[in-house]
Order: sequence, then structure tokens, then C-alpha cells
Amino acid sequence: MGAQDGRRVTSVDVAKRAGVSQSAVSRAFSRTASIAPATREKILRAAAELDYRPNRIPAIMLSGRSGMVGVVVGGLSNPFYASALEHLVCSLRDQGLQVLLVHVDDALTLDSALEQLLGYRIDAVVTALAIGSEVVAQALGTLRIPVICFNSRLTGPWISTVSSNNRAAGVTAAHLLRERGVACPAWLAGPLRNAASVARGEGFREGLGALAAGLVSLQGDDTYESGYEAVSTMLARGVRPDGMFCSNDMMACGAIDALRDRAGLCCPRDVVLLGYDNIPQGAWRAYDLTTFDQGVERLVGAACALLAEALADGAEPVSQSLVIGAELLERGSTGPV
Amino acid sequence: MGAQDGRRVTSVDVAKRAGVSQSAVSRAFSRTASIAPATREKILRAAAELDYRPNRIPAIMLSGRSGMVGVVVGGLSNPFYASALEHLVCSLRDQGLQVLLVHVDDALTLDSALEQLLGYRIDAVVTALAIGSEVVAQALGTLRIPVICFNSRLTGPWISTVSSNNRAAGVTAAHLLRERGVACPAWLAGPLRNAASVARGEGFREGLGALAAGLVSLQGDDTYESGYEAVSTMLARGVRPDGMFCSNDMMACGAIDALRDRAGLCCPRDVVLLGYDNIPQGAWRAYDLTTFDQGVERLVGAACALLAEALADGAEPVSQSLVIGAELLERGSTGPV
DNA sequence: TTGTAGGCGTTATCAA
DNA sequence: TTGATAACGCCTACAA
Repeated sequence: MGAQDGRRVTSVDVAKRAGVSQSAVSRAFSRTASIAPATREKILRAAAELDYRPNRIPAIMLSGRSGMVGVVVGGLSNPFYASALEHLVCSLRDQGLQVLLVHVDDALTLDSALEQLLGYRIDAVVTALAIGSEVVAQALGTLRIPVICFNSRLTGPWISTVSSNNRAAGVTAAHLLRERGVACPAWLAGPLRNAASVARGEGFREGLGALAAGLVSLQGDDTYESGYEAVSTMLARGVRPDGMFCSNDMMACGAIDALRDRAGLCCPRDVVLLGYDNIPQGAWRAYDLTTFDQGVERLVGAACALLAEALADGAEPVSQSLVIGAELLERGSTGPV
Repeated sequence: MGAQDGRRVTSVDVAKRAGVSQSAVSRAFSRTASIAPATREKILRAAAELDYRPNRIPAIMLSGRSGMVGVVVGGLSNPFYASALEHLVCSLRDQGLQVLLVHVDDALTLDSALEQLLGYRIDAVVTALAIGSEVVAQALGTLRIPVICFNSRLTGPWISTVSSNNRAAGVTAAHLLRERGVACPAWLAGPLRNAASVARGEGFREGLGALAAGLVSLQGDDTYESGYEAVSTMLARGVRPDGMFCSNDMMACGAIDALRDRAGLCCPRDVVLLGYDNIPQGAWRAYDLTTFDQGVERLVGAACALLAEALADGAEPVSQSLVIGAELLERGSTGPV
């Protein structure tokens, strides 16, 4: 049945079999068009017999809208981003949008990737990149389609952002350490290009008040290894903080392991420590990590809401910023209350 | 510049500005067509001025090929799959293929997801699903486009598979435990629908030889929590193996934590333990997990090779099976040599 | 409610 | 090397 000759089954084939016009077939598969139930029935039967599947491509040509959203990801090795992607894909599907996925390492890849995507007439771009923001804003701004960024500082007429309240969380982290009687705090930063990390650091410093004077600042790159390295180096220099805020959970796990390995230090007994993101591994018994939960669902939900607005018929270029409050999730690494 | 009136810039606009025919514009952007360098130059300049980007959609209509591959993923929360996806996206891009990503929870979602994808005229499907294979094979088999599966038992005229040598790895795991003098081995299985897990278990049992008689079999579902639970329950029943093979690293991490938490048991001192997948977390100091490395690059590379073959012009329905050898990666959890 | 006809933006074919 | 023209498969007026 169907395309014996290799050719794909088209609406014309179905029309022929059902003894109707091609436009009738189109109507049978349309939500809005009016068609007699009996005719529709007949057509659907013929379509099923031929194993016909409507082709969306011509509709894209006519409408100029593909129903596809370009999703640009960087570090999928961070479970937080993997989870965000998973939620995003599901939410977009529920909005009837498909995801055209691109992985990007640097600004160059980004440019060529976007070029590719644009050929497919994607309706929008969603991204959680942490590449040099200047370059990215430049590249994204010229697309003339809506762009939604996570935890970014990018701005532009087509660019909207969704962020968690990084600065406030930093303050909260500082207050928690002070409550726990921390005297010598440390801050483990993510890469400087990561706007969220910078904001967390600023909030932390602010919340520390007088304690900020003696703040030990370490630099990581958001990976477990960098957290392990940074803390190992610090310990080797004889620096021993009793409280620590890590810009993300991956580094926090590395920090905990380095403290244990290199100096026999335990959390929270010797160091009160917390991270950010609430990745599943933080909940693993070996870490039992206090952290900030960004609420991936809310974050993604907000992004999709912005997207829906930006894609609404006749919408002007939208540029909004939404801030989602991150919630402190206390576990063992900051000790009992 | 460009579409002041909101309309998108087309090749006709560029042609007008460059003072050439529309076909000339098409040629200027084509790799194969022949065109005078001067003409090409002139056209590209006009295109740049208008910010023109070729539209791939009409080409899809003409050729029937979209250059898009549907990628169906399940558990992105397993870092192994996240990593595989990352590699896959990059490799496909290098082949000039785009990724249309779909997340699927159950067979129902799969059906509707595939229906969606087919509307976009995807050229092939790549998947690492571990859903009931009957249903999936049914759904995938009727697509009439190439399907590449990871670690699956699916078969059919259009279906190819890439697997790691699960059975052989199971045997190797058993031999390692025997070398270490294990007397009471345990096996922590993944879900039954996971063909890879079943094969690993069979190989393990085979490799154990006489020891298989006393094998302790535990059931998990490939998550950390299930590993933790299964081992906790086992310990509560007073069962204390001295060697353990876990069907994947996530469960292995859970097992290690349960052994430590619930019975103060350490690896490798009290239990010689190994997993499968080589996820980054297994290398974290808290686990230091011996495991089998599937070689994501090789796995993905093989899949892409199969795909290229299946998509070659005039290719018949391809059905191949490739097996990639997994390599034992010894770390601390199986002890020093 | 139904059929006819035009067009979406390219690529491919053919003639010049 | 170029330009005109016919597809590709569907949607959407418009007419019946």
C-alpha cells in the first residue's frame, strides 16, 4: 500500500483515492476549515489506507513560520543544564513547538550554527550559553527573531532573559554562614563571563558585611575538577576557611572532596558549605549538599511564557527580563539548625 | 536595510539589487553550480547589504530531504546519555545534519512525537530509548526512514543498532571479581526492558562459573536512588556480598553510598564493586569507581557512519548491527592490583 | 460544503 | 555563463 514506487504519499494521492479534490484533503486535516463530517471520515479512511502523513514543509513556506525553535546549549555535562533542556523540550512540545538543537563550544561555532538554523526559518532561539556576552549579543541581536536567554546579561530589542535571583541568593548564603558562626568565609567563583556567577559573588560579599574583609576568593570554571583544584591549592597554601559558598553544585562537590581528601575536613563539622543549582548529585549521600534550587520548572515555564508572547501574531520585538526567586534548600553540608 | 516592510528578504530581492536573475542568486549560494566569479561577488555583496539568508525550506520540498534527523531521548538525567547526546549533535552537525530533538516518557508520547517529526520530513531517527521494545519497534518500523538505535535489540528492515559488547563486559567483570578473591558476588540489574542490562547480567553469570550458584541478584531501574534502595534492603536482610557488579554507574554510586551509610562498608576493602558507562561522577573522589567505558565517541561515530550509509543516494533499507567493545577502566573501587 | 487556481521561495532543466 | 520556466505539496481565497 502507499508509495510502492518510492514516491511519498501526497494529499493528491489521498484525494484521488477518496474521490474528492485535493483541497478537501487539506481541510480534513485542518482544525479550522469547515468540512462535512462524512467527507472528512471518508478522507481520513483513505489517508489511513495509504499511510499518508501531512507534510508541514509547504505550510512553512506559506506562513513563514516553521514551528521550530532553535535551542543552543553549551555544557550538557552539567546535569543542571541537561535537566533544563529536558524540561524545555517537553514544555515547547506542549506549545506545539519543535526543538532544533545546536551545541556550541565557542563564538565561531555559534555564528555558523545560527546561520544554519536560520535557513530552516526557526521562529525563535532559546539559549543558556555562557560565552562572551558581547559576541553573543551581536550574533543573536541581528537575527530579527525572538531570543530567550537564561541567566544572561544580554540585552537588545529582540532579546528577553530569565534569571534566578542570583544576587539575593548570594546574600542569603552569606547570612546562613554568619548564622552558623563562620569567621573565615570563602567564595568559589565560576568563570567571569558567567553573569550569574558574578551576581552571586556580589550578593555574597554584600551579605557578609564586615566579614567580607577577610573573604578568601577562589576561581573555578563551573566544573567538578576546577572546584577540586581550587580548594586543593588553597589548602596547600595553608588557608583554611570555615565556611564556603560555591557558585554551582559541580564545583561544590569538587570542593567537598578536596576538603576531605587533602585535609580530612568534613562538612559541616569543619566547613559550612553550600552550592547552587540543586543538581541530583548534590543530594547523593556522599555530598548531602545544601544548595539553591532555581526551580527548573519555573525557569523553563517563564521562558516559554515569554516565548509565547513574543511569538503571538503581530507582536512587536519583545525585550523583557524575568527574575525567578531561587530557594535555599538546606541539607547536611550546612549542618543541623 | 532589508525587509523594512516586515517581509523577509528573498532571492528575488537580491537579484533585483544585483541586477541579475533570481537563478543567478541561487547559483551564487550553491556549491556545485557554475557561475562567473565576478557575478558571484556582485551577488554576495548585494545579499550582504540586504542581510539575505537563503531559505532551505523550498529545497526540502523539492528534494524531499530535510537534512534533519529526529533524535529521541529518554533519561537525560543520566550523564551518560547527556554526554552521548552532546557528541551526537556535534557529529551530525559535522555531517551537515540538524537535530530535531524529542523527549519521550512512554510509548504514547513516542507515537505522537514521531507523528510530529514526520511532518517535518526528517531523514532519519536516532534513539537510545529503553522503552518496551515491541512497541517501539512497531512505531519505528513503519516510518520508512532509517532508524539507528543504541544498545537495543530492535530489528527491522530500516533499523540498525550500535551496541557495546555488554555480554563480554559482564564476563570480564566476573573474572575481575574472581581475581580479587570474591566469594559472595552480587548483581544489581537495570530494568528488564533494558536489553543492555540483561546482556551484562548474562555475561556476568556466565563468567562467574561455579560462583554463580550463590549469586545475589538485586533489581534496580538505572537510577542512583534505586541502587541505594536495593543495597539498603539487601543489607537490612543481613545479606553481605563481598563483590558487586552494577549494571550502570548511577546505581553503582547509590550502591557505594548505601554500603557506607547502612553498614559502614567500604570499597574495595569490604566490597569489590564496579559499574558501567564511565560517567564523570564515577571518577569523583567520593566514588573512585571502576567501570566500563563504552567510548561515547566511538559509539556515536559508529552510529553516524551507519547513518551516512543509510542516507546515501539510492540506498536500500539498511539493517546492520555494530558492536563496540567496552573497555575496563580500573579505579579504586576494585582495589589495587 | 466543495472544487479551481494561484502562490510560497527555492532548485533543476533547458535554451540562449 | 546566464535567464526563463517548471516543478515541489500544501494552504487559501474565490467561485460554484
